[in-house]
Amino acid sequence: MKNVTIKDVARAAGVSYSTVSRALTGSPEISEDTRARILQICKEMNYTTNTVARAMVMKSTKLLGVILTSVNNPFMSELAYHIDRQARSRGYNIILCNSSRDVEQERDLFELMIGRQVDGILFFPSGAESYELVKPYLSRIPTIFIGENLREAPESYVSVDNYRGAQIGVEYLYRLGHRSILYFGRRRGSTTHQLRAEGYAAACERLGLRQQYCINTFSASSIKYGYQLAKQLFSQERRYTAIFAATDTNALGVMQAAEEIGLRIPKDLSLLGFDNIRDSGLPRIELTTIEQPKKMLASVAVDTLIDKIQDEQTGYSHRILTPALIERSSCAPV
Amino acid sequence: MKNVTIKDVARAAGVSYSTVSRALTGSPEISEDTRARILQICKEMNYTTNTVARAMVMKSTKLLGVILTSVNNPFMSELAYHIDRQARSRGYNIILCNSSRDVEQERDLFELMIGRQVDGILFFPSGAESYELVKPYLSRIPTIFIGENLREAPESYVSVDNYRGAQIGVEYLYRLGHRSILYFGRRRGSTTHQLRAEGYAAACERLGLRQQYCINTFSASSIKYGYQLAKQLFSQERRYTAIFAATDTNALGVMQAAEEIGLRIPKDLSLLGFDNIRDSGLPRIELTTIEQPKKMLASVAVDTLIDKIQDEQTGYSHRILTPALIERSSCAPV
DNA sequence: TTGAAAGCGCTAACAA
DNA sequence: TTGTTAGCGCTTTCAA
Repeated sequence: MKNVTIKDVARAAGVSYSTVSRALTGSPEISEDTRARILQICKEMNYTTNTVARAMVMKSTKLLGVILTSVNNPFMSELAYHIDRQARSRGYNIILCNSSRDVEQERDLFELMIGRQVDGILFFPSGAESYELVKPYLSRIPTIFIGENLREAPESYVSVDNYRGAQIGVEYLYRLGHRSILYFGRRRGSTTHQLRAEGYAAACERLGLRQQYCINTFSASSIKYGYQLAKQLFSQERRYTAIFAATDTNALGVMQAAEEIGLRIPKDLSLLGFDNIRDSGLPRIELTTIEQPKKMLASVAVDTLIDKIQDEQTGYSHRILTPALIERSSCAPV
Repeated sequence: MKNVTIKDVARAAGVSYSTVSRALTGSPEISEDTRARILQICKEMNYTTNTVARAMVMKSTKLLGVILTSVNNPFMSELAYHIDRQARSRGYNIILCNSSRDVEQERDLFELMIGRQVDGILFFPSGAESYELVKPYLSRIPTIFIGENLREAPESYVSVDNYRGAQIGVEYLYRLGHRSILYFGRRRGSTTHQLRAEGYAAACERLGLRQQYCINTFSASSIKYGYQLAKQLFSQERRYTAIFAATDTNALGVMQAAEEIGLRIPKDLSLLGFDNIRDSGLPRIELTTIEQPKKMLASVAVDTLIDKIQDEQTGYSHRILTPALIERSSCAPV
């Protein structure tokens, strides 16, 4: 299983091995004849450039580290897919790791990625506290935060305008005639959630709506937690005609709980999500939601990171994409 | 952003750099004092071993190449998650690439992975023809096929017993009283599909059931294609009380089409899937299905691959896992 | 127990 | 246009 090296090719071609290197790297200081001849021999011998050795001297692996909480999450798997596509089209590959929402692991993974000499890191932090933990590494490796808004932190990130997205949601429900909208699943420790809640609050204020919250006391958003929360919520008197869920997974939990007690969506209650994960578009679910443009998020993140790597920029950039309303059938006029 | 090297540490410690290497690799030929002292200095200087350089001399990158058709597919994203976890627990990381069901890309990706000197490849082929295309590479790099059954090919793979799974499904529907079961979404060019269809046929034969098929003429299985197929199917007379879909995504398409024409599942029609992707467990969907044990599939695949790498085995192994019925609420007694 | 030196496969500066 | 050589950061053999 030993691979053919540049030396083997040189020997076969009867040239020095630097000449082979020149043929391979597209250097101009070589005659077209020899280049063609050498390339031909490479093909015959099944030569494949050893990227590891090249990385060693070029001081660039053309590898991007991607740290997610979990690809086994419809939002991030979509992100991961587009990150790979975009990175590959730019000549990079990705090393993918899941932090499983464990900040200790996030730190370890930064260490690991640095050891692996990745050219840069795309980091989807599990929460607001992640930033402090990985801070020491940010001066050692170009890093782009993705998904999570770091507010005023002097680090590059790309995220969605969560504040604006929440406003769009409230305005939409308002137009449908809803005057009593409950915000469901607000969670501590996540700037994303914080901004969405603020957007909801601001819109309510402007529209003269009373604010109502159902706080998520769990450490993450998931269907299960959303369901448990909703179960409890539905055991109390309802003073709202619509629920605006902080995430689609929360909304799915609400849907499940509603199902159980025979509460019909959207007839008895309108339900609006946030994220537009693929589950939301499924038949029977058809959740109306605020979309995070995942493909765009991915490609902007990759491009920003590669720019940062190549320009060796020292500054930072905040790229905030605008979310859009996706109308399906979980919201109805009052 | 220049990283601290072993030489920097050696200088700071006043030893030769081979001594530092010994301290780091856990070599026994070094005194405990110096080891402790050097490790301490490494920590102070934020030294991180350059894995690329190490890989160069060790001739092992501790990297596994993972080639999937698309992580943006609930089945594979779950697989990818568990592959990462298992690989990491064994000291490996993964380079993830999506082939987008393009056999040309599959070939390119093998080339790429070999160039990157990954220690082995986990390959989820897009179809039966993939095997022929990547065959030339199999002698150059340890490879495990995952998901797709290669039948009698002398290559290692891990998959689920699709034949048995289909039988389990038919038997279950039979027990529910169904005597007229349509097999939906059978597709050419995939051994997986072939085996499932064979299992269905065998079970029907044994139970004295008439076989009915709805063939998938598209190149892949998806909700959309399933929906289109079902639309057409439902425009004809129904001579079955249950549909056994070749994949959950197909079943979801059937569900959507049924929804549209007011056909109630499971009241008017029982629906059984195959795969148990996460969508199937969602509220309102609750699809009864045959589960592919994804976590097991992932860990067995990783373990088999690593064994193959470390033992430099020349043989091959076929690992076939048994699927299980997951009862939810899309099937009812006749 | 430690140091010196070779070498992994490649690129690039310098010489011819 | 081509060849020679140094060196990327590390592990490991051989010598001290």
